[in-house]
Amino acid sequence: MNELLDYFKNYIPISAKIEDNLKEIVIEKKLDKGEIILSNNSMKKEHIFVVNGCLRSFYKTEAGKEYTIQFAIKNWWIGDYITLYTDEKSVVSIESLTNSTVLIIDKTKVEGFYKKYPQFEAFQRKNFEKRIATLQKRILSLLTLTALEKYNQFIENYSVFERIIPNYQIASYLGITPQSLSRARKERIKK
Amino acid sequence: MNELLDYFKNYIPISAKIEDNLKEIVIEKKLDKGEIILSNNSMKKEHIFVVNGCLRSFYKTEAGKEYTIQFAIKNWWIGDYITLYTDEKSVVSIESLTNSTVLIIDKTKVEGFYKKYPQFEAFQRKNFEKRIATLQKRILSLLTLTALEKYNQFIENYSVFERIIPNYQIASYLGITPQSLSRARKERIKK
DNA sequence: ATGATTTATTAACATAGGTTCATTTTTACA
DNA sequence: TGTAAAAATGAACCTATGTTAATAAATCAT
Repeated sequence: MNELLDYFKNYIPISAKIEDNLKEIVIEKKLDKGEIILSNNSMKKEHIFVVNGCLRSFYKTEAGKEYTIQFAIKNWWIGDYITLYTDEKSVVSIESLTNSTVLIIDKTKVEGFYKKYPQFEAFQRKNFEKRIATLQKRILSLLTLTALEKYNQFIENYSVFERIIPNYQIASYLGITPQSLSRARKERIKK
Repeated sequence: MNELLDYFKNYIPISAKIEDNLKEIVIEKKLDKGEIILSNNSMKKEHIFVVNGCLRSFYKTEAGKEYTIQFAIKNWWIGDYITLYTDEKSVVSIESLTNSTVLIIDKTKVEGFYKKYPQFEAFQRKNFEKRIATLQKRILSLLTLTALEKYNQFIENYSVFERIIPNYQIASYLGITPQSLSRARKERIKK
């Protein structure tokens, strides 16, 4: 819980009242490695803040192929943004890649919070701007880059993840097979 | 200009004062078919509202290949969300696909507007939520779908565009070649 | 430490979609 | 309305990445 407060305090003043209010709407949860915290077909609308550990959101096709949408570590948010922000039911699952601790806040509670503390609207609007830019960049990468280029870019942008996340999961984020990632890694080493 | 007011009035009350203020910060511009309104390498940060006509934002590789990021018609917004929301310089251009009329608002003016009229923060926050869901869906499509599936989905989601936009531009949005789109279209007809 | 399980690599082959180039169809405009 | 330009299609060939299967390396649990 204090991790979330510290996180907010980096960006926005948190009064004692806000603090209390936050404590009322946040639920802490410990997750085991491999535990699914949100499964597809649910209508659960919640924001997840990572206190420690590492999680991923992913989409699984009928055929069983998995595509990672996002990874999240300490101080990151993760969620199913399609369920959260549309009326469509979830196609996404979220699992914990390690033992981890997360804070969960229900969407309606967050909305109440915006109403009560308008400064959070501005804060969130700015967050969303960054997220939109990030998503836009990923779309461009998916459109334009080869497997090798995608991997190089991933390493450059997300070096934090390189040691934590197994390569086959990175491959599933880049939209390539582990074998193809292996080829890319071999190419890289050459230089 | 009235188009923008009408657009806002669908979502949010617009007082005479807001109306006047909006008029001060908005610039109307007529564009010829083919005209570039924003070119890459610029640092111009502006939001574009389409009054009529059709525009597209796109990325052009060194090799000259073009990838369409977004199309926009009447009552849609378009912009370079990477330049707008990061400190990075633009890699994106925006061109008018038809003769068109647009309204341009500078980013700093928009930010002033949020400050002055906090109800726009909430409005924009909700817009951004929808945009995030849309971008997320596109990422999933790019990751998981074949050329044919992408085209089918495009037709389903954006039938408005089907008649307005030439196929080779649709291909550049889907990340495939016109030839490949042609193959997909042939497949479709079979059924 | 050691065997079991998971992850990564390698190789051989298959294929969707790219490339090149030619042809047809559509659109624009004089 | 006819002609030039732009867009769409088609065919032949090529290549990056997928697929399958085997092996090697790393990690985990007892």
